[in-house]
Amino acid sequence: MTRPYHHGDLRRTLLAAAAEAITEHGPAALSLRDLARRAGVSHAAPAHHFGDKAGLLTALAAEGFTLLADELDRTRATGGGVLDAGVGYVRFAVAHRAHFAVMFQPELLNRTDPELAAAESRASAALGAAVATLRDADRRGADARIAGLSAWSIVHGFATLWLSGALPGDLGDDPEEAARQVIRPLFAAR
Amino acid sequence: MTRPYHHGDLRRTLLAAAAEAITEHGPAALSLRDLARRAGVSHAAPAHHFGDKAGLLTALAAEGFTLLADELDRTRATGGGVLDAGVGYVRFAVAHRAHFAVMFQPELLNRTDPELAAAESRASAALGAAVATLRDADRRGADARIAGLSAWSIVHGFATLWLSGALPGDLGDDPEEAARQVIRPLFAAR
DNA sequence: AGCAGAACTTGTCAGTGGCAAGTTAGAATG
DNA sequence: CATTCTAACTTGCCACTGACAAGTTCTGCT
Repeated sequence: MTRPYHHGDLRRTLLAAAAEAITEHGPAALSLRDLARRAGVSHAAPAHHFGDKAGLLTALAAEGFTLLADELDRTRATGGGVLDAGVGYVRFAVAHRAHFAVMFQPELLNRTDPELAAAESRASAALGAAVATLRDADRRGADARIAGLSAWSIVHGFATLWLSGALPGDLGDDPEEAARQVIRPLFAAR
Repeated sequence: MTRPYHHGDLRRTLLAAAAEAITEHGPAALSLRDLARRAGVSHAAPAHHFGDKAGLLTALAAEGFTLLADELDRTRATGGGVLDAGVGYVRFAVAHRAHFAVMFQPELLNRTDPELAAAESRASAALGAAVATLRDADRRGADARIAGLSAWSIVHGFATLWLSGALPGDLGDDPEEAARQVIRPLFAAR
């Protein structure tokens, strides 16, 4: 018995294969035909599920925003503060670097996709909730909106730099621990 | 008289065209053949100057690091502090978004290129000098190395998010002003 | 003057994304 | 159970791309 005509779970399989390929060689090197080969289907099969390459990457990005929201909700559910949320952001980026690599590159995505927009706003809400924690803990009158953007920036920047390998090697090889140290100065009252 | 056989300034022309194309459509959509057409040369001409696509992007990244170092040196020369250096970082990213888009994507580059390494370390030194300013102003015992990474992270994160269009629209349309507000909390003694 | 090498061209190949048209399987409906 | 409808997939094709090989034209140096 060879492969059945219907794969049965092609969409998920392709997304997983894409994540793996991107993790190894970056989004630019991604080939739909290569994914199809890995999944054992014809070269045109991916188009059926995703329309085109941007469609596949958009689905991956949406999945990424959902995973990020999950991560942030989880740290909040376990009573973590902003600092923990920040570390969670970095943990997500490192654990799902393929998703992360695609989420903030609008040129690669279908910006109008409703699923992407939904996932994005879910993640945004989770981020907002984490920032609300900050506002409670530190009432010294700083604009909450700005404070949230500061937190997002430092965490996003650290994750990006870590993944790009630009950070100095003496930081060690534990991204979460390093992130905690680098992020802390933003929140520590001095 | 038609075009001379020798273009005369092809290398620079190609880099400029590449920057323009990337600014408009991102690095993924870049085509060497399209650049060649825009420059009025044959499709194989770019390979002569850059070897391959990664070579061209590497040259662009190196140019970017040099421009960044210039920018940072400039703010330092005019007596700016860390905050100004941070704003300068953002100014560079926005003014040269194509360079910036390529500089931190190792998969697209020849990591072994000596010119790239040289430009990178020049920028790194300029960044270090800016951070040294911070250490003088704020001697409350924070690890200088960590403080530098915090500053780099927040600035890099802001620039990345701004360029990706992920930041909320109510921040206004002046990236430097917005950056100053978002970065300030890291440095302001509270 | 002549020559070495740099700058560029022409030709070609395998690989890619996207489209159109066909085929198969499975699910719903009678 | 037979029919039909549609989603899931295939085959075939085209224009385009990056890379390489081999040839041509120009420039600078001796």
